[in-house]
Amino acid sequence: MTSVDEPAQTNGRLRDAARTQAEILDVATQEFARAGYDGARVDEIAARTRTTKRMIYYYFGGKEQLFTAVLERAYGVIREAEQQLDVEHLDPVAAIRRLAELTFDHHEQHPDFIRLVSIENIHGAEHIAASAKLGRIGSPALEVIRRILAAGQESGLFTADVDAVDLHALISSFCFFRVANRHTFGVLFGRDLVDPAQRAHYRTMLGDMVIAYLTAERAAD
Amino acid sequence: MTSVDEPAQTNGRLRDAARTQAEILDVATQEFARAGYDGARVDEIAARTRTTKRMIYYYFGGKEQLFTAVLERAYGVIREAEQQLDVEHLDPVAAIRRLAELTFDHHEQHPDFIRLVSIENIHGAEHIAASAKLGRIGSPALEVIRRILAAGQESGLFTADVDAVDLHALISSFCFFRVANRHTFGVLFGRDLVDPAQRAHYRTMLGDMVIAYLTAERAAD
DNA sequence: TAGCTAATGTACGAACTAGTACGTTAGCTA
DNA sequence: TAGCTAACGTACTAGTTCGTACATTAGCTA
Repeated sequence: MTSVDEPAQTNGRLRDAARTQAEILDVATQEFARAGYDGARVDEIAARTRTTKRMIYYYFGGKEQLFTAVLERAYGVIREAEQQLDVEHLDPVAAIRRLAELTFDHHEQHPDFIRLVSIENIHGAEHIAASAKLGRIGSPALEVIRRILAAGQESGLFTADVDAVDLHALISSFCFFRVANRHTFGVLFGRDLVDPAQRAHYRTMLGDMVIAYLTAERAAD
Repeated sequence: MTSVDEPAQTNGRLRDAARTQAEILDVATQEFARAGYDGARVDEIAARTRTTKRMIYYYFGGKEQLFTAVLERAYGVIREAEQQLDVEHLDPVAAIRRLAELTFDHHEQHPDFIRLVSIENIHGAEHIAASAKLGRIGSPALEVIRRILAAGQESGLFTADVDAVDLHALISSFCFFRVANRHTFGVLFGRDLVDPAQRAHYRTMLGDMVIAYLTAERAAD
């Protein structure tokens, strides 16, 4: 982290539109994730930036658009990470397990993103619905799942008729819940789902669950 | 619904502390679930009640305590419903499937509760942590799971060493995710997880997943 | 039925908060 | 290097929002 006291010089320039915007987005991401949309304070975001509130309105237009920009960038980061997925050289069972593990790691490493998604759902997903960048964007992981499932079904390892979107939802559910509901679950059940000592346990549990589901004998519909 | 125009007479009395408090809690539950803690407006809650804002402060003390009271009542309703669980007359496999299905139904039927839990997690579960009624309260469903698991493991139907709290988390994950993230998931993947036409499909999927996990051959740790 | 208190209503204030009007300057370009 | 404009800062406002001081009364009880 760079000190905030010294003049705004990171690139040797005092004025740098790109840097200012990025810095606003960084701080806004933290603030929205911390307090929710309505709990977040524009003044607080500005104060924790090397620029002023004026610039937030200059570059983003308002609180609502700033939140949308934060979501767009957050989803962009996730997309990029998912595009690095490299599991298709493995056999289908190992590939799915690996993909589930990477999804697990990924959720754990981005709690702010999880919080933003929770917050956006409280608001009916109105921001991403209105965003040109985010409407029906899908997920790169989904394509990977689709291909692995096809291979697994082809080879007879997986029982037929498991849909890629459904499997994605199933894997995401556990990863998301563990991080998103960590606090209430911890208070109610006295167990921290994100306890590092339990990490390997839950990671294995997720993989076991997914593989068991995909490879179980299933009665015909 | 009773009309709000007529004088506040539901029990033949104009003044009824219990009724006034219950009405405030009803409306507050809706308002907090709708807009989140910070998005909720005390004036709005008062306006949609047959009483005034003064009464909210008279009975609950403030917005924060009102939210805590809303959570306490919401968790109470859930507890009561879970105490009605009657699945232990079934064999372990059928019992767990039935329990998963009831959990599924239950989440679907209480979207406001799901939203309140999401909101409380955004705020680090500080309200339920401070509540005398809710600290480490657990869940009646957990005891049921514990007993079914024991029976299933005893009879050899279930592979050993699945913890009740973990299984509860696994089942809840999917049920919770489906309702809580309905909006963002719908926009991103073009699929409504709470679409009534898909209900039976997802309900079965959850049961299949849980049973597959519990009955799969598992390598020793 | 007199009197008391829990229950209720009205009106207001202090603090906060998103957003803006207006003025200034860094640094590129001709 | 003169001038122009994107980038930036200051100071303020209008509206909102939680909370409360003060006044009133329903309805129980002695």
